Amino acid sequence: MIMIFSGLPLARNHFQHAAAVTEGGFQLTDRVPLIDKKFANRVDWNLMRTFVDIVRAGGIGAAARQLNRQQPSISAALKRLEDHVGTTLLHRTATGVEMTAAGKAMMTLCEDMLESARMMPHQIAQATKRVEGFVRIQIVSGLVSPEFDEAIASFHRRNPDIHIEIRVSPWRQVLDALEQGEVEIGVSYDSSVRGSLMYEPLLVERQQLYCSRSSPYFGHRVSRLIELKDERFVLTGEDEIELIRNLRRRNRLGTRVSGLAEDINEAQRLITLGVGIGFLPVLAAEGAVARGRLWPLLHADVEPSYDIYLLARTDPARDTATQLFWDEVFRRVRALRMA
Amino acid sequence: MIMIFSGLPLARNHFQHAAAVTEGGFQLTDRVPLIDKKFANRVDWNLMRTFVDIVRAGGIGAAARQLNRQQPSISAALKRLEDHVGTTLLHRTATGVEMTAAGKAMMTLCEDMLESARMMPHQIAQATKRVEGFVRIQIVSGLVSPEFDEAIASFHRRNPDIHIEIRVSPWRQVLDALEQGEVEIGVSYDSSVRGSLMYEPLLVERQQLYCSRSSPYFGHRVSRLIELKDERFVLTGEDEIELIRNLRRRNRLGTRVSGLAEDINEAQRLITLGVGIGFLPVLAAEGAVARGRLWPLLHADVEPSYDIYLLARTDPARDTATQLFWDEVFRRVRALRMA
DNA sequence: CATGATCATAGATCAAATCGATGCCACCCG
DNA sequence: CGGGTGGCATCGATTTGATCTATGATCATG
Repeated sequence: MIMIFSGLPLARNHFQHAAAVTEGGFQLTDRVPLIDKKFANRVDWNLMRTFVDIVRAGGIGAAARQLNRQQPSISAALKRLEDHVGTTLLHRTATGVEMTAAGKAMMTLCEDMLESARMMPHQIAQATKRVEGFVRIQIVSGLVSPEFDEAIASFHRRNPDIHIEIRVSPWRQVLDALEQGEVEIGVSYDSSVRGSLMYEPLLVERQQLYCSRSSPYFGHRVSRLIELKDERFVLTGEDEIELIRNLRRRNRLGTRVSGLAEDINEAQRLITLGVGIGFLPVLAAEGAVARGRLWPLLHADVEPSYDIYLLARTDPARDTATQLFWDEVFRRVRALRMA
Repeated sequence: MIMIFSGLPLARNHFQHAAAVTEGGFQLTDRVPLIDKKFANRVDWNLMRTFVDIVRAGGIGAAARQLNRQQPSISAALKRLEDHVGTTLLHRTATGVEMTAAGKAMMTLCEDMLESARMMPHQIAQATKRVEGFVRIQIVSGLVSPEFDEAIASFHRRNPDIHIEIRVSPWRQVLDALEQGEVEIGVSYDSSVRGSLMYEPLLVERQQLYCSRSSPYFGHRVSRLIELKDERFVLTGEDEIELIRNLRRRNRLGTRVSGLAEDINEAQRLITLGVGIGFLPVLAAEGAVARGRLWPLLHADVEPSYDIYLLARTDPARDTATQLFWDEVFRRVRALRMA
């Protein structure tokens, strides 16, 4: 056991009960935290990075291979960390390691540290010189997100030399373009979760079934969708998400297709012009509804809703421009979600 | 430059050169960063702790003394860090060091890391065992803060074995008790800034001048305070803050003192009973106003307002109970301020 | 029961941070 | 102005301590 007295130990007598957890030390526990005051000043911070690597790799040996070290090296590192902390962080099993409760707590803090470390080159680049580069963004059409717009504006203000390119496409193509490296950032719906992509929920989009002013339904709510099965429909083709497709199928809507447009704005135009009824995102149609050119047929509480994500490749080595952009949007979205 | 392509235009060639540019990505170089992919994986994270120490100490030599190392050691460490980053972080002057723009960016990130590291022992204690201990809190009277209340409730839920003690006193005594180690946490106004304490703005308190139902002013607004100079006054003695005192003096209020109570609640009782008029925090008086027992004499936009702070000693080695409590309140206040 | 994982331990090795001495520069003051 | 002072950088020697190799223990799996 190692005891370190620094400063004025006795003066704090009164507080000894207040530090009960750490004080437990002197009775011979099996393992004793080396220190607790000034913990952060004495530990080797690199151990925390290693800790994350171990957990992410799922085992000590696995981590060793990824890091091009030998297994005992990592094993020893973990032990050093645990000695400093005074607790077992990972249970060693025959199949790898699993986190203890303490390990989980440690993990989130270590991940915070990693995130800070990862941001350094980018933040410094931003602080030092004007960052140049490209950010290519591919989004689904009809997207309405003031936060995202503001993020772009603010990002451009701070980094006027970064080219921003926005493409619009059906949602599947957004995902494909991302995976194939054609763009760095995506904003889209996704029906599943692709391992190669990072998903950050951006907003919840809702859709509504709209008809034009010329429709006999204008001004009326429809309670049973199936009533509309013989109506002419405007579809969004590839851009239609499963949720809507299933809803349509269940109610036999859209058997008579009178219009088709991949782009939500064009679909909206067709619906407004009375070509047929069709689904649109609520926020996208808002303006037209307010001007009395579209009418929502469903009750608000049955509007199908789904998540729209901010997307990027999981590629840990993103270029600075992309990283800064992601961070800009991320910060705003997170701050918003707090409220 | 911002480019927007609508629809699904242009094929590969456009993006090919875009890719080329991005490859070049991080080339903003008077000095070449050793690596920037995987920056976080290659740097010695301890350098970041050292960096904070240097900045906080105000110089390389100063930091060396604090850390019980030799000056060249620290100097070399800083150089290593700057080499990895690829930029000068600190300008060496004859009087110490000063941060460059990049250094400032680095500093905030490094401080984040330090904060995470500091939290580790406490978070782990919380995760592992039930934390025992004491948190003694001293606050000013008449404080209304749902966030603070919720923080206490939630804190107690998570740490049922920590004793919580709350004392009430005039604001000066809150500060004194803190500095003398009689309590760990304070909530109070302060007219200056004491170096030994940490200040986290908790809320903005406003005060109003109230009269009772029996006052001839009840139901009327007073536009010129001096009209009231002959009114009987209820004072809060030591607990009165400078702002209010000056306001009173300027308008010769309170020359006829008919009541005195250090505690806001008691002062409010006296005012309500018609002993005199007097200043009270708006939120504290809210209930009595709603029940028609008090009447605010001032227009809302001239209500004097001031900050109430969450306070603790700057002591870096707080015990776990205190640290967790501080963190609980801190998180809530910060989250709230985001919105 | 053997095989192939996993992780732990021990002693040797080697890299790198630290040290101590020295030199340079800017500033201050007599 | 010129010597002192306090700041930091540079250099080679030293020592610390993390990593490596080799080996052993334990546990899943076929």
